[in-house]
Formats: sequence, structure tokens, C-alpha cells
Amino acid sequence: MAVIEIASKTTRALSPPPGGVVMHKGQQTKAAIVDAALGLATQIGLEGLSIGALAEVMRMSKSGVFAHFGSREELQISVIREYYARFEEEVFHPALLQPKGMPRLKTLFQNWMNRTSVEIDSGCLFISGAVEFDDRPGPVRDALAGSVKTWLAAMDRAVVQAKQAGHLAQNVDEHQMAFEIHGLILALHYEARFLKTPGSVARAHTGFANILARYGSTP
Amino acid sequence: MAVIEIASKTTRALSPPPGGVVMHKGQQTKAAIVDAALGLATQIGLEGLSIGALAEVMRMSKSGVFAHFGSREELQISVIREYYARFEEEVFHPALLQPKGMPRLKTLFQNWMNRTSVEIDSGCLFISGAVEFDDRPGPVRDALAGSVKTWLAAMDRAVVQAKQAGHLAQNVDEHQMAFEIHGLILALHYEARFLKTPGSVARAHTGFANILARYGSTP
DNA sequence: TGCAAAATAGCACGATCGTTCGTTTTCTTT
DNA sequence: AAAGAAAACGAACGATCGTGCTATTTTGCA
Repeated sequence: MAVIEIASKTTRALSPPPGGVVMHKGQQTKAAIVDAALGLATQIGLEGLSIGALAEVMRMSKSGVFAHFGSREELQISVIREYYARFEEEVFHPALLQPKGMPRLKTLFQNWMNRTSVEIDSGCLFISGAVEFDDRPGPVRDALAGSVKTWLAAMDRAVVQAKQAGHLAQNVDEHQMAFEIHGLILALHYEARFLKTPGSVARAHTGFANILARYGSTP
Repeated sequence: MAVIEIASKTTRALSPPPGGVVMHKGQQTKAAIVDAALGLATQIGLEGLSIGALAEVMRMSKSGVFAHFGSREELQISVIREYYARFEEEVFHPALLQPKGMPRLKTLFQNWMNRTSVEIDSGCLFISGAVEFDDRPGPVRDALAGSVKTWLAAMDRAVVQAKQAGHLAQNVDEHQMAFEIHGLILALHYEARFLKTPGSVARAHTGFANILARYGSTP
């Protein structure tokens, strides 16, 4: 394989520990490894993520990387957890600043779309992981499906709240609406990342507007 | 790896060549290999498809299998071609019996959904392949993207024809409609196959009805 | 039925994989 | 600064991968 981009060595002096808690060297490099692993996994998938390639990126020995996790599965799970944490931070939390109902729902979708737009280049772990662990039971699949379900449940909740707030027609099926929104995101990812179809972002946007027009309470 | 399900040996006497053309042994076993490879690839992906596992299923030697293709890439491409041929046969061709416009469009979607429903168990090569060859250029990716684009173009055409036939409102954006339909299929596959969410098939159905209701010409 | 050609098998190769183990280096604390 | 703990290394393992090679078997045709 060709030479892979090398990560800049992170030293403790340069990167103070988050939260003010004292962070020992081990936890620091582990965090750096997970960060690099996340970068690799989003591009080539959780299955394609190999400890050898990861060690090369980190300028470390294979065994040195390995020791932080004890198994490849544990590494994969760590990556999934990190991905979910960032997703939550970027998509979910900012939307909580908006009032319940339509404002929050719109913000959630907008944040989700923004993230997906970025992932047209970097890749989405929730989508690639879903394909890779379709019918492969185990802790990795559990971690992945658990994260996705948590997020989709949050979306569902936002739709329910929008209906309760009177921002949607009273006869709408909330889960149905969430399903259709999910489809827009998936179509965006598929057509933009794989097929390189131009204008996909606008299509997803228009699709969301169409859904709102159909389900919205008549103003 | 555990022992894999063994394919029943296909003999020439039992399976007469399709089309009445004389089929030599080599082409026969090659077809049988591609058939088995397709079964493996839909389950574990094109990347997970290994010649060793395929040889075990076929009760052949690795080199015996390999000789039919000359390279792993050629095997993958053969699998893609076979998958596309079956997709066309099952989804596209039967719909051509319906008149242009709404009848054909509805049949296309229905056939597509039926196939996707089956693939909840078996897996879909157009979806798993898209993830695996997202940003990995080469002939495999080209074959995959070409097949998908051909099919999506056929869907687009059906929508355009429906509009021309007056079965859709005159102001609809055909590509937008096709995009949203694609999203329904993707959401169905994702939620049913990965998350095992019950009732996904009905959601996709309802979603299609919703799209028709929005885009349909007022009767 | 015999003979050329095609199909399959057998074996070995270099590479990469996850993992283990013993050693050495580096850090943390007293 | 010394002692003890934590982290990183280096080498090796068995396994699997795709792919060449050379026999051997099987097939199709004269």
C-alpha cells in the first residue's frame, strides 16, 4: 500500500487535557490513536481499519497501538463511541438551544445535513458500518446499532414534539415522517458520495421542504 | 472460518444451456462460480468475497476457480454484471409490459420494493458496493457505478414519461421525484436490514403514496 | 478411439492480518 | 535522584489473502 499521511506527534505540553483533569501519557496517546483511527475508518470502513496502517499513521509500532485496546474489536468500538460523541456534539446538542417543535426539528435536520455534506468527502460511519455489520452479530454491531438507534430516536422525539406543539397536522404519523427524512439523508449520501451526482444537497433540502409542506399544519 | 454451505454440483446433463446455445464445460462452471460468488458477495460484500471461500463453496481448488477470471477484480466485475442482469430481469423488464406513464412507474417502484424486501435477508450489491467503493477508483467501481446509473436513469425516464402522459402535475421536477423515491428504498434497506425495524416495508409503501399524492396531477 | 485443447489441481511465493510475549524505554512518584 | 509503574518496542506466530507456476485430469472433436 502507498505511504499514508502521517499524523503530527501530539505532546502533552502542546495539548492540555480537556476538562482540567490530569491526563496521563497513556490516555493521551490512546485519544490520539482513536482520533487517527476515526479518520481511517470513515474513509475505508471499520472493517478496512487495520492496526498496521494505524500504527504507520501514528508512527508507532503495531504492538504499541494494540496494547491500548487489547483487541481489534475494542478498537472498533472505541472508534464508534468517538464518532457518536462528535455526532452528538455537532448535530444534536446545538439544536437543543432551539425551542421545542418546528424550530428544533428544522435545526436538527439542518445540522444533520451539514454534517452529511461534509461526510461526502470523509465518509459516514453510521452508513458504512451499517453495511459492514448488516448480519454480523457481535459487540461491534451492537455498539453501532445502539448509537444509530439513539440518534434516530432523538429525531423521532423532535417530530413528536413538533406535533404536540401544533406545528404539524394532528393526523401525521411521526415515525413515518422520520422515516422519510432518514431516506433523504441516505439518498444524499449515496448520490453525492458514490455517484458524485451534482446538486444532491439541494435535492435533500427540497425534499425536506416538501415533507414539511405535506405534514405541516395549514398555516 | 466455519464451514460454509456447499453448493450442489451442477452437471451439464441436469442443467441444459439457456437459449439453446451449446455451452461448454468451462462456461458452465464459470456460470456456476459466478452464481455462488454472487451469493457470497451479497452477504459479505464484494470486498469480503475471497477466492478461497468461493473455492470451498464450489468444492474446487483455489487455482481452479481463479483460472476462470484471471484476477480478483475480474471476478468482482463478473459478479456485478450478473447482479445487474438479474436486477434488470426482475425489476425493469416486467415493468415494460405496462403502458408508459403512471402504470409503468408504479410497477417499477413495486418491483424495486419487492426486490429490496427480499434483499433484507440477502443483501443488496448496489448498496454495499456503493459503500465499499465510495472513493476507491478502478474498474470495479466503474462497473458498479455504471450499473447503478443505468438503473436510476431508467427510473428517471419513467418519471419523465409519467409527466408527459399528464399523470403528474406539469410543474414537478422529475429528478427531484426520483431522488425522493431512491431515498425511500435506501431507508427501507437501512432500517429493515441493519436495524431490523419492523414495519419498514409499509413505511416505504406509504412514502411512495405520499410522493404520488404530492406530485400527482389533481384528478 | 485417440489426440489436442481446455479445465482443474497442487504447490509455493510474498504480503498482510491480529495477536502474543519478553524486553526496553519512558514516565510518574517518592 | 532512585525506584516502581506504565508505555512502547521488536520479533515471531499461525492464518489467510491473491497470484504464479507446473502437472494432471478431463473434455470435445476428428
